[in-house]
Amino acid sequence: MTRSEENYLKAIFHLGNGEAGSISTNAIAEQMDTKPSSVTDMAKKLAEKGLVHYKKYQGISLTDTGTRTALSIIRKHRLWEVFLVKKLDFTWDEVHEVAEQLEHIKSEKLIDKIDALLDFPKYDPHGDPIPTKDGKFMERDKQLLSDMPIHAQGVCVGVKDSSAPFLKFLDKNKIALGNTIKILDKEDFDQSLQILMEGKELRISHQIASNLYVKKND
Amino acid sequence: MTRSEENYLKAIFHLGNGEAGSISTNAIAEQMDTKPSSVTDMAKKLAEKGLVHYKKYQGISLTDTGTRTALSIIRKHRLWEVFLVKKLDFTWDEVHEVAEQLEHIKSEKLIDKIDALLDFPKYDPHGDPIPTKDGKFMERDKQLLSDMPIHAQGVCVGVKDSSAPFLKFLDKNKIALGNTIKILDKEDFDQSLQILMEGKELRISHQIASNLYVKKND
DNA sequence: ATTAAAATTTAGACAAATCTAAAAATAGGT
DNA sequence: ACCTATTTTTAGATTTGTCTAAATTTTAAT
Repeated sequence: MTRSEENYLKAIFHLGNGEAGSISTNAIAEQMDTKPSSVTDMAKKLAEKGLVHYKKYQGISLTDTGTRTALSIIRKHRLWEVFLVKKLDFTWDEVHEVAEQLEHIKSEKLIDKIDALLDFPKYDPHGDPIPTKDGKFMERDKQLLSDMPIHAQGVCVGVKDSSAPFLKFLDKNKIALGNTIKILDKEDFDQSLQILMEGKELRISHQIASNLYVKKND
Repeated sequence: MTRSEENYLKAIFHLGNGEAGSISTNAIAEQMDTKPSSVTDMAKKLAEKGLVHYKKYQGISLTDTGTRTALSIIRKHRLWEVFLVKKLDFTWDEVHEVAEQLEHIKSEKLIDKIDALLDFPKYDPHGDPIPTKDGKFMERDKQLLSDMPIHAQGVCVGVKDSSAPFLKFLDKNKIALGNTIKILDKEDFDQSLQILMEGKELRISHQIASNLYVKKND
């Protein structure tokens, strides 16, 4: 497994949202910031190795082996992210870039020991679930804050957009995972929300609300 | 800096023992398990980048920049080794392979945080000194056990051979860094030594003694 | 059913890092 | 100083992952 192959598998997995379904060459190219022709080349190589299903003009999808491999890389990525935040005091907007490198380290013992050191965390710093060793997933029962009804309340459990600018914005506004949140009012005009977060009132735009996941307290 | 470039710099540094002096193409090829022609190619590339001095048929030596770069990689390698042993309970014969990968992770913040987490260690698990951020070295005042006179005593501070088989042998015989050691007798015939280590007497071969460093208690 | 637009693949090229085989330079022994 | 053995370099090929530009296939609209 080369680093590049691993990155393709990861990209295909993410584009497929974990589900089956065929992913287009173009989508992969865009996600990976490369050209469609490069994707075609790699598709052939990965198909050769039994990691993806590929038929000309029909898109690409992961085989079982491919899915398992993708999950093990995602597992490593997310465990390293937790490590960076919990043990080395990285902020949650800093971890992605470094984890992109660390996820390719080849040592099963290493990642198992990191897992144990962190006490087997279930979620990464952005609220995304960490696959188990055997590729099991525990997606949280969550919904976008923007989809919740007025007066609903819950706990902030994840972000949809995990880009550094968005995460920095959340930090600046003291919005963190684990915070309780209650929708006080919804503005029809711009769909901005008046919310109560950890006892303080603030107004957030629809753009923000549609990138924040909340676990409903039903 | 590609990974391969970094590996060449490291190899050149090690072969030069940290000192100046020109290293031969052949020596580098052997150390890196590659061919002399590949070394020549890389020598040109590294010279182009100002990392080594290179004149055809005259051998290769590191420039100041090259030395600094090599030291920063060695620093990362050794800090990761300490991390693996101290925080993840790796044994000292297991760390090298993984550290070979981790040393190439590009993040100054990461290695500084690891350094701090480990409380700024001065030596790695094999007793080799960890360069400081600005490339300073503190080589310990040590000598080979085999070079010490009879009745001398000291503390075991390092190994010359850090191959897995040798390290496993030491483990099995409960020889560890930090142990006090005293030479009770030297056998003229095979130059084996009768030693007192942490209260227990044992006999070790010349081969072993010539791969163990001891700090003299003069 | 046709056709234009979009997506995808092919063909050919390139850079990095390596190799083999052959050529060139150096070093050592007499 | 010469010759030979060793070391080093060159030349040309290979692999991996990428690219551009051109060709092909699919899609979607009329």
